[in-house]
Amino acid sequence: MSMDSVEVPEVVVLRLPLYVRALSQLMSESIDVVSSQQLGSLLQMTPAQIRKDLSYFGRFGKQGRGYDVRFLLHELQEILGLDREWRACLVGVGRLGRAIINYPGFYRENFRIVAAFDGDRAQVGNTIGEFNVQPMSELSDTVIDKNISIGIVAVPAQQAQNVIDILIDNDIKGILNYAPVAAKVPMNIVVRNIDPVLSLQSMTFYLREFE
Amino acid sequence: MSMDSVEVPEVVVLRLPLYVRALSQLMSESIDVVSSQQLGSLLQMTPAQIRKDLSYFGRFGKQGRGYDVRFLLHELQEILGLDREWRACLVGVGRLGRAIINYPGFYRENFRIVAAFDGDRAQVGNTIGEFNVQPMSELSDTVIDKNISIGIVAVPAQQAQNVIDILIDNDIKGILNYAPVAAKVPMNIVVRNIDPVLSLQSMTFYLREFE
DNA sequence: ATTACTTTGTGCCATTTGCCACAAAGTATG
DNA sequence: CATACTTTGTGGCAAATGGCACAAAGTAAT
Repeated sequence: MSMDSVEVPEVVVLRLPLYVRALSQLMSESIDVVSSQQLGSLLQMTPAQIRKDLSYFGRFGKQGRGYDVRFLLHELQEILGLDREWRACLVGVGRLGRAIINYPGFYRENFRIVAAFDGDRAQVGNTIGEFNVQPMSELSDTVIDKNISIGIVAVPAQQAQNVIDILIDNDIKGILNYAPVAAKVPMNIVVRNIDPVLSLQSMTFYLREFE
Repeated sequence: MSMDSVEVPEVVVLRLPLYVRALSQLMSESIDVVSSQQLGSLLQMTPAQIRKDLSYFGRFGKQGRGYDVRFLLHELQEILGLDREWRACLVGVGRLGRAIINYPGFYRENFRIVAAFDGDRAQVGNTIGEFNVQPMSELSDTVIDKNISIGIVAVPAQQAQNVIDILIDNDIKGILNYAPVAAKVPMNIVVRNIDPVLSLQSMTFYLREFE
């Protein structure tokens, strides 16, 4: 049975980047072979889960030995589409937006923010980092010109859905949403929410009992 | 069978803040009754899931009518421990740390950052926002003095585990981790990771096919 | 070569999670 | 008050997820 025929569960896809990160770490330490056991103890998960996850995509290991770090890393990067550059635009250049632009972590992992927009006329024209803040009216053309496929939303909650709709109208397929709203999007759009407040609010459920 | 005797699944706890947010939204719109149906369409989930989730904690609704918004909101806030103030300290006042301090979203939801630390001597003594950056050596005393229960980690990956260990040694029970590492912590510590790069890296798996 | 390890890939079962569907209980209307 | 709706709370099934445990295949050591 070909592996491609089985639908890969989303939970598995969500874990792959963890493996990529751990393998990068190992490579930087000049370790060239790793077992699912070792990887599991690094990532705090069972070896069986790692092997099962990987088995959705192929057979990458060697019995009695483990996985070749460089090889597995390359394979996973290819599977995830990380073997190329991804271009994103930022919408919203308030405090949060500026922090995102200046965050070097995206660039390091081949995600490029190549344009910044804001619906607020007062922001338009300002220079942030290396580029000018553009008005929303220019989004359409810029997305095409600069081949942008990801939109990063950093506007207040109230404007978020509207911005998301505009992004989708302009063929953006992935949205990294920093706004505290449950985005409504068609099924073929991928949304990832970044919401530290929600994280804290679920954390306190477990902290209550200590106090 | 009493409801308290059943262990509440973590997935359920993770969804409660979504309900809190939606209910707050409804309250601000002066809507005082809502059905699981309506709530579900707001949050893009099935009404049955919402009812099942709530049923872990009690019976809050009225048949034929729905839920009293103000009442359910209060109940959920109490369940999550959101009916009080939570104090947190920040470790790491680099670019990311400063953005976190200046982010008004925490304050708005009753999470107070009341101290900032940094392991880098050059940062110590600097003023950021309203307070001074303290050296790590003062963490122990400050956590007690200011009754801090949450640690926010915004240091580079390499130092993260060390910082987390120190926080735990000082009786911190919850960690909001912005560092790109899989934190190793004892079972009774609650960790929430904020990692936009991981989010993007799992997103691209689904974007590949479009290009 | 033989024996003792190590480790993968996966069949299979246990557990978790999601949700259908329905009785019970309320509301609305004539 | 009767009839037609609406909606909750939940039993119970279906689907998804996790991980045990083992055959197969490799390594290491004598």
